Amino acid sequence: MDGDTITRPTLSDVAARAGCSPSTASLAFSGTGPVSDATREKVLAAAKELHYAGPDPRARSLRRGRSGIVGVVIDDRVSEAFRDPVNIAMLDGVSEAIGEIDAALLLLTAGAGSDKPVSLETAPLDAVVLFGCSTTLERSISMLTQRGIPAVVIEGDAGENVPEIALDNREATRLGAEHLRELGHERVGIVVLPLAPDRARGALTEERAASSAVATATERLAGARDVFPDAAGVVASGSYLDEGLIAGRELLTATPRPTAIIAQSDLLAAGVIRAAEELGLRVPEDLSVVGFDGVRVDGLDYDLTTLVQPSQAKGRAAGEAIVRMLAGEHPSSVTFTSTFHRGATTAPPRVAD
Amino acid sequence: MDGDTITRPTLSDVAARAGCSPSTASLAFSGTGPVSDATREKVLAAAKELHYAGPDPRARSLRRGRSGIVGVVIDDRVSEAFRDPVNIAMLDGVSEAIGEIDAALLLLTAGAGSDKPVSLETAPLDAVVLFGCSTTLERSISMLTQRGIPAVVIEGDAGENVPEIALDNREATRLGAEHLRELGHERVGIVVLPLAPDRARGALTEERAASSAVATATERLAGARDVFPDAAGVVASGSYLDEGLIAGRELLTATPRPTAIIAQSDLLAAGVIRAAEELGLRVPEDLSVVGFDGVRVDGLDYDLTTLVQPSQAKGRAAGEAIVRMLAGEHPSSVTFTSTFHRGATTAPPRVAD
DNA sequence: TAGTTTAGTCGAATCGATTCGATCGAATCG
DNA sequence: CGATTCGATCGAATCGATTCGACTAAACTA
Repeated sequence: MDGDTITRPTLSDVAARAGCSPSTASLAFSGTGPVSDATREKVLAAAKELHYAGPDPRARSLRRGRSGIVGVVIDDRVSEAFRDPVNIAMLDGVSEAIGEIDAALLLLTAGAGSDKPVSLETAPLDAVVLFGCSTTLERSISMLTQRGIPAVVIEGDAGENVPEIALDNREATRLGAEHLRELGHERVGIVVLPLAPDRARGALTEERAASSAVATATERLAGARDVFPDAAGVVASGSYLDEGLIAGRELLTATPRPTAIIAQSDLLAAGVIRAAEELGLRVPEDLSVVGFDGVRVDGLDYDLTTLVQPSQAKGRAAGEAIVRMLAGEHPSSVTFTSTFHRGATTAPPRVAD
Repeated sequence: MDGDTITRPTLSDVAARAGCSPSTASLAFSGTGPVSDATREKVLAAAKELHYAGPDPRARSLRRGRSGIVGVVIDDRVSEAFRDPVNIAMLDGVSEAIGEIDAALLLLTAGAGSDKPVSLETAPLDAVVLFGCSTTLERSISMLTQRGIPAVVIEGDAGENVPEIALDNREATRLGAEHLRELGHERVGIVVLPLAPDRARGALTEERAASSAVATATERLAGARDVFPDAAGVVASGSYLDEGLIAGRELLTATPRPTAIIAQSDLLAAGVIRAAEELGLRVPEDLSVVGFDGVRVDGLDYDLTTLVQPSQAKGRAAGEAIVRMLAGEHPSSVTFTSTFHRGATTAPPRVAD
């Protein structure tokens, strides 16, 4: 009404109108320091009249040295990363933990395509959570430490001073594999998560296994190989049901056919089961399937035998580590353990095959 | 090595070491303005020696008036909002569009719990996308306009100058309903998306329908009622398969049983189909089901008859609107249209029922 | 050769708030 | 009553970069 100027009012404007100095106005707004009730009200009234919406976050964050923003780096595009409930749960955990210091999450993609995650350099970040980003990880971390921005890595090879939120991938998978061996299985197939950022699909060769850049997949593979050293494997191009279907078809049409399949995620396992159904195989009578993650796969009728990992807790732990780092502490790495869930998708192999 | 001081180097430090003024150093870094190659190299060398990682985003954004951050407001917690692929697709669209101006996404939750979305006030945002946030919407928008931060609303009642990305919810649902009527259906049930931020589950009463705060649900409901004015309805507490299952059970155990169900989302539809299977009903012979969204529901064996909406495009459009607003333009609202997909979950009702 | 352009550099103001130390009046205390 | 606190307020420095106008020297035009 009273002359909308193009420029927004500043705290000084408010102070001028309230008849006090900017410093006092600042104190009145932030609640820090002693300010008389009369003055505070005058300032607030002036602010209302001028349609002043509170201090500019940019200026405030420059002065305070904090922006209240925590970055989350994923190396897919958004739609890919969030197809897996595990990632969503982790993100949720992070969000919850850092919400306690009123921070918000900045979603950053460090796609294989873009050479540098431009935003990592240019965003006003207080801290960063790296979601097991394979290749770009090293570069990202060195940049962050140079900037003095604390970082936490979830399942990835972190550097010296970077706390890591880890999972007992190898031991857990071994547990699942041993379960299969105890049931009597000998011919086992493995559906492997992507081993390289290019997400190439295809049979698992020694060469590919050796040059893997993704810790999670490698560790789970090692766990399976601990029990079944020469199990055949197929690498999927992502943790999706469709990929499990493709991989399952491939493994199940080989001769001799495996009697059990270890999938590195529940979504992959669900796909494998679908493939088995397609081929007229019954689960678990004709084929045992073990998954990983312990997520509810919508639409899967089976109670999946799997390794339940605490995804949300992992995210939460990452968030809490960040909160503590911002408070000046030096949290140490944490390793979470998965628990074996004996579902209805594993059984002894058929005697006469 | 050479004395790690606690404070990070600033551009002035670099300039001092390079033997030039801060202004020149700034030019050398940003690439703006004429700088001799010799000077540029000196500056870059000095930066490297001092482990200077580039200008501080906080200071830069204060001066430039831009932070490169676009907020996305969802009114659930992260894990809820991203269970529906539609939301993920939209987010992906936004992310893609604003990626072109090298902006990143800040995830903000305006949960029903927190009185004020604290981050909306305190985050350095250039613009905001509001994901059809029911109640908090008005307050959020007024706060943003006061701040001078441009906003775009996806499926929600935006204010005067706020562009809206809309969908033909009513017309599309009517199309689906008419399809059912043409097949001969008369007793139709509706599974309704949450009508209020409290996400209360239960039978659809006129009262609840009238006091709805969520545009999408209301519009789709109206479309169904255009064709079947007195169809029974059940309100779900979210767009999840489980909720569809619960709602489906309720609708399908009523007498007389409906011969068709219109679900307001594909996930709900999948749940309804599951409920039908539980009750020994065949789809589409005993029950026709129409969904909405056109997402692939993992694990659903049916080719769902549904209304396919361009989720990703909607997000993209929102992102593009933001880009244009940041460029000083005034993009107008856009309404997207859904296309009817005749799948295999609808058929004429059984003659003798 | 005088006059004009131009590339390169610099100084200083600016973005908008926060914060430390100083100040001043009033109230308290010995 | 003089000295000491304490509460309220203000001034000025600061956060770290960007940017505009000014200035210098070299190159070019007539």
